[in-house]
Amino acid sequence: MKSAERRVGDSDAVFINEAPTLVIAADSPKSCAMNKADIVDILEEIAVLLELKGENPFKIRAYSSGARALETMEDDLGAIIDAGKLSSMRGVGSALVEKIETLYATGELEYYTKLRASIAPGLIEMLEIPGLGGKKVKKLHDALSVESIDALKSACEAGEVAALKGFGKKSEEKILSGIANRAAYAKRHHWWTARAVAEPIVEGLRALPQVERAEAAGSLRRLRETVGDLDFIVASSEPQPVMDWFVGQDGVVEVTAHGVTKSSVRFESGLQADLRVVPAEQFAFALHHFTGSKEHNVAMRQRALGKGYSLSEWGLKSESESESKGIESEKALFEFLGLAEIPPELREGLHEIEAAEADKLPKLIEVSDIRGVFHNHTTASDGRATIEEMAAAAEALGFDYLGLADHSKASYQANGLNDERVLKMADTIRAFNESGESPVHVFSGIECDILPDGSLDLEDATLQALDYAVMSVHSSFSQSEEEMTARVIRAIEHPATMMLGHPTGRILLRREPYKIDLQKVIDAAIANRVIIEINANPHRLDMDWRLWRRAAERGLMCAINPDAHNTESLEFYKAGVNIARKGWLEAEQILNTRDCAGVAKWFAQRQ
DNA sequence: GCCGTTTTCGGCCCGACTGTTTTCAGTCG
Repeated sequence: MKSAERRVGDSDAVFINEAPTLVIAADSPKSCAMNKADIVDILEEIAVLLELKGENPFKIRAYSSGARALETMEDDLGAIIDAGKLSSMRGVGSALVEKIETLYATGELEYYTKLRASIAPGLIEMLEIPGLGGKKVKKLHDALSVESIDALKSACEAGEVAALKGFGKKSEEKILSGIANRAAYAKRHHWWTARAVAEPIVEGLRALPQVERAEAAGSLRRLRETVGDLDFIVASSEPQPVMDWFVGQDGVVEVTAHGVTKSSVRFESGLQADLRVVPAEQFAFALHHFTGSKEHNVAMRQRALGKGYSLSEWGLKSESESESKGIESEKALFEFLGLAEIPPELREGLHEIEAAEADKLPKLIEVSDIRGVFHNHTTASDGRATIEEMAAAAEALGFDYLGLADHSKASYQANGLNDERVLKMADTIRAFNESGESPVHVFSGIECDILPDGSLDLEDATLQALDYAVMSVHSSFSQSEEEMTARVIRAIEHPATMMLGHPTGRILLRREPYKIDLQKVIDAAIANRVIIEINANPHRLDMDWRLWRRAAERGLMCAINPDAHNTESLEFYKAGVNIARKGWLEAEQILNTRDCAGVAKWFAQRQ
């Protein structure tokens, strides 16, 4: 159990920082000084701080499990507190009730403040070094008085750590390399690049004669926009050669574990990969467990318990039996629990189990549903390929049509087009279509800048001469939330606006979203029949999947837009399909699933 | 710190792996 900080290294928690600015509904009509998520973080941090203090491990666990109980609670926290029902929650006793209620009402907690002040922040940072947990950090602090990573590094270099009881030369070396690689190890990786590493590994595993089944699990399988590390699950009765192959792969720079059932390696990029080999009869359980998410697994275990079974990565056992139920596949596992099979990308603990129980899971969009894509660039602005080359690439992908939307003039750095050039480009595209040289129909569009005041970068007459227009923000990112929201809504209300491009401007792992009230933006888009794109560039994936389910239910239309600047990146539309799937979207909610005539009709009539 | 109820202290999830041990502690998931 580690802290909120530590959780950043865990599989998924980091997304807390990467999600767009959301308007979080107050937990209660009553005064709420701190919301549930922040309280959960504090309880988890208390657990780590206690660990560093050398407290009773069970007390530490009590804070962790209290945090987890709160996190997975579905009811409104304020309502539970008002009803005096907090103490009836499993894992929350009188001490935690008092602390949670104090935090909720005042946003402060003296116990926490004092605890935090009593521990050097450097000690918490040390927990990020692989192999160091609370006990070892405490020992290092007690014995060597180190209070920072720099001091720890010096102590290692002086050989003081190896001399400590319980540590040795190898521990010292491991700490030093952990410090050296800390930044790379902490890093998450875009799904697209992680998949490129994972695919050949899965293929390599499957090609081994000892391997019966092999799958990638974890956040990669759940199609998260970024991935912490790779998890592979293999079914085999002869694990050793599989392990040996895994740790001996090309590109492995470090083997951090090499056991009979589990091995871990690290690649040059810092990406870590774990392999677990299990007997065939455990495969479905292990695959399900290590696919996660944690929240999904918690809910699944609860459901199993309700039916008298305990579910784990090892199997599904009733209290009376010592043997696990024989379950061949995840599908069979879900069926046994009375559920329709839940696709991995929906396993986020967002009520997918209730939907599966009621047989109301969505019929998710498939890559093969996509007939074409919008919002792509050519050499007219900052793209690398011509109209002809882009159309040929679209044809190779099996598309019926292609939307080209180069930048407008305010994007000076991107060689944006002024009105005259836009109209000329539209003529060129018309001539291209009429030439009959490509079976792919090209729609002429524009990615028009939304200027800081919400006006558009091109003349109305210019916009009207095109098939469609995508409006995007490319400047003045630091406006206040009110300004940015008003700016984008003004653009949405313009009659020429057909689509809104990358609505938060985020660059995953690099740039935070700009401040904007997306709920208001979504409302305006629905009211004005404006499509919001899923910008399918693997570094953007914007609008975020967390917002799509509810927005689409309310009538928001989606377009999957690769924002391709060369022929290869047209393929990004597949990453966009992933995000649409994570957002519970079905084919009819996505413009790209329509045929050419259907798209033309939408552009003309918005229906 | 939580839980149970053989109602008030004694147990609390666990398996794999590593490194430092010589039978185990700490970390990780």
